Amino acid sequence: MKKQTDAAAGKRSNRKPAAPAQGEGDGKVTLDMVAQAAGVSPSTVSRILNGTAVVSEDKRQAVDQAIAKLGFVPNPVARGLAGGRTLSVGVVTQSIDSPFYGGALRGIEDELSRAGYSPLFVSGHWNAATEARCIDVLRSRRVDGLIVLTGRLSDAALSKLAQSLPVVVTGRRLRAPGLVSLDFDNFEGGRLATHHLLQLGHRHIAFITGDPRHPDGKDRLRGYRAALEAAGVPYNPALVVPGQYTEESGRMALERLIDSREPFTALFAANDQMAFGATLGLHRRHLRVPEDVSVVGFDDVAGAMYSIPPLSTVHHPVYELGQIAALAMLDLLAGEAPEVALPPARFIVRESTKPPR
Amino acid sequence: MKKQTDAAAGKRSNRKPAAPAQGEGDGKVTLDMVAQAAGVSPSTVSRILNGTAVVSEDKRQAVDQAIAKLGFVPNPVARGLAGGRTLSVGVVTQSIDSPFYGGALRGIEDELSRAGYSPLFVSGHWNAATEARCIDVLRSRRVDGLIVLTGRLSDAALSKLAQSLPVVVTGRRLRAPGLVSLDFDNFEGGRLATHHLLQLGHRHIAFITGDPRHPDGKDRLRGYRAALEAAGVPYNPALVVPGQYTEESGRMALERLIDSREPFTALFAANDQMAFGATLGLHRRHLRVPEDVSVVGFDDVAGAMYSIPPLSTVHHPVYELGQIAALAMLDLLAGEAPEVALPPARFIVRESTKPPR
DNA sequence: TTACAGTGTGAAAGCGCTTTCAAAACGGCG
DNA sequence: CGCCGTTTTGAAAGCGCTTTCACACTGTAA
Repeated sequence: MKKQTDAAAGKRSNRKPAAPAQGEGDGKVTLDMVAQAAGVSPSTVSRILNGTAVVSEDKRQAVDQAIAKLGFVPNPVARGLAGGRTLSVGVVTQSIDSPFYGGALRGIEDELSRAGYSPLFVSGHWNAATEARCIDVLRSRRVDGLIVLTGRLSDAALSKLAQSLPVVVTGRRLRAPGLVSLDFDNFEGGRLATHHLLQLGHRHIAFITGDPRHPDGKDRLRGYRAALEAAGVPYNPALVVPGQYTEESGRMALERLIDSREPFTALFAANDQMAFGATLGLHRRHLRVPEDVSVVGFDDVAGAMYSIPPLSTVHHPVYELGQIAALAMLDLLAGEAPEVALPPARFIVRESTKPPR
Repeated sequence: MKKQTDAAAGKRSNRKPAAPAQGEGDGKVTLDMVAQAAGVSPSTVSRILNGTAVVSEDKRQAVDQAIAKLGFVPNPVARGLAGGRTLSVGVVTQSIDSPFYGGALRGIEDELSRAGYSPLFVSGHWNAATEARCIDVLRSRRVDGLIVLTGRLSDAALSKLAQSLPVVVTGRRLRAPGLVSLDFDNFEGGRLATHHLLQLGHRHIAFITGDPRHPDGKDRLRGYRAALEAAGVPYNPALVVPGQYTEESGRMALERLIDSREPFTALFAANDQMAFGATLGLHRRHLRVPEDVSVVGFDDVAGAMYSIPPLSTVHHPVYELGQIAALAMLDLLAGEAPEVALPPARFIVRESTKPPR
């Protein structure tokens, strides 16, 4: 039905692009109509719209009025074709419904749309090939820039990409022209969390790592070791078990830990989701948090505050991170060198930790 | 036909940099170049790309080869301008990082991208005006269709919208040309949850409602009442307290409930988030779930399975809902009448419920 | 007065594709 | 063998906007 309408309209207006009738702009108002209504040329209207050149005051007013009267809205598609700019930026995330990245997406959307840009979200599903394909799609859609949230793509691939369009990447530290990278201080976060446990008096602190391919996780582990070392507590590899950032992997890691009979009074999971899984595992073994085992997580996802007990964790300012990434992109797009400063890592004490018995 | 072509083209473009491309291969290949390389006119190439007309076998092959060799990828922006179709569909959600809608977005993205379409997500923030503005943005970006996830827009506005482009809307029941609505059976879900509690022997079942402006919540409440009635248990308004779908509102509702001194042995929250909040409230009052109070939620969000205790809840198949919405949109776009069938409501028994003491 | 930088402006040429429209090629038939 | 109804194909006209280019005009220096 849409097609019929279009076709009919098309046929009718085919030969006569210049309609003298000024009334009625059913959302189909074009720049040319504005120009005609204002008695100027389309170029002038375009110039006013984009601020590309100085225009005399009277024409500017005439055009502004015509725009207001006709309710003209520039067509971004045509703009994209003609000018090469689409006012859209591609955002590569891993999973659009991740409790963790969700906040970042919101931050990005908020800042971008404030500036008139639209985000184009795609999910890479933690897979370099999928990610590459997504990026192809985004490029074919002529996005003006690319924000990559902790992908699996190699640094080299990203740097190469940055040669053809501005790129902002999170979760890694990387220097390249046209590219800005934002990395949260995972090391410090890991240190802080461990330090908190240490300070409460814990000496046997287990650690559930994240996916080893994930650089974040390594830094968190380094932070854990650094804190241990600073406190003079020997690092015990038997207390470090691998996880994969999912609740289930956290639960299983906990099982393994307990089955190993290696004693521990506290547990640090490399992210909140695993902390939840581990807490459930503890619950099943009739171990109480924090009475029997203290638990800390990492990220401070939305649910952390309402888990039972509320989870002490490292606050990862994802929303702000999204905002900062978007702002940096906007700077890049404007040809300015963005200066980025991430909020520092902060540990949030809630109720999942207490001194060992 | 068309879809296959697109998909094939996409795959082909996966080629690696080391291409002996003459024309600087970097995605700057145009349809005209393909036409020239294949020795045919641009119109013919376009026709092959879109399956718009029959083309002789030899030309088709020549063109296919040229496309492969040059690594040509059609420019959706130009396509959008020229043909009116952008192969993108707008998705209006309320909050892109909602644990609940996230799954739906994923379902939509998966199905849409499988067909070569791209979703354009925007957040309405539970605000009709914002939503309307978002829709304007989407329309100006010339999306081919619109998927609206439970918005605040009036039915009338939606119906009007559907006159100019295909619309799929969830969370309400609405009949209009060019519009398909998908509604999960919230009534049945509410009934099921209540029935479960009733069957365990509970007779004093509190209910925390959702935002009253939200139709879902009303249906869930109706289900609750229907189940009560069927069991011959009188409806007690004092046991029904308002919430707003957030954890915090659930916690506060629980406080109010307890302060009212109206006795209850079970609690049904209109969504999981409020159930989590209420559970925390119970925890703070030293009431155990499920020993002292049974709790059930609604939605079965990702965290429900790993909460303490794992939450018994009504499974809301959001991912499937997203898929179905996308598929319906694809049908609409193809000019076919979609037939939609949502999976039925299902109650998931986990560990937050048991018979009253 | 002629000459010469500036300005503000309009005409026109695209951007890469779709879609008429009409001409060309093909068959079939009398 | 010519005529006519069918396909197949190419030329060309846009889609709505940006941007180059050159043309008025100023105003000022010579």
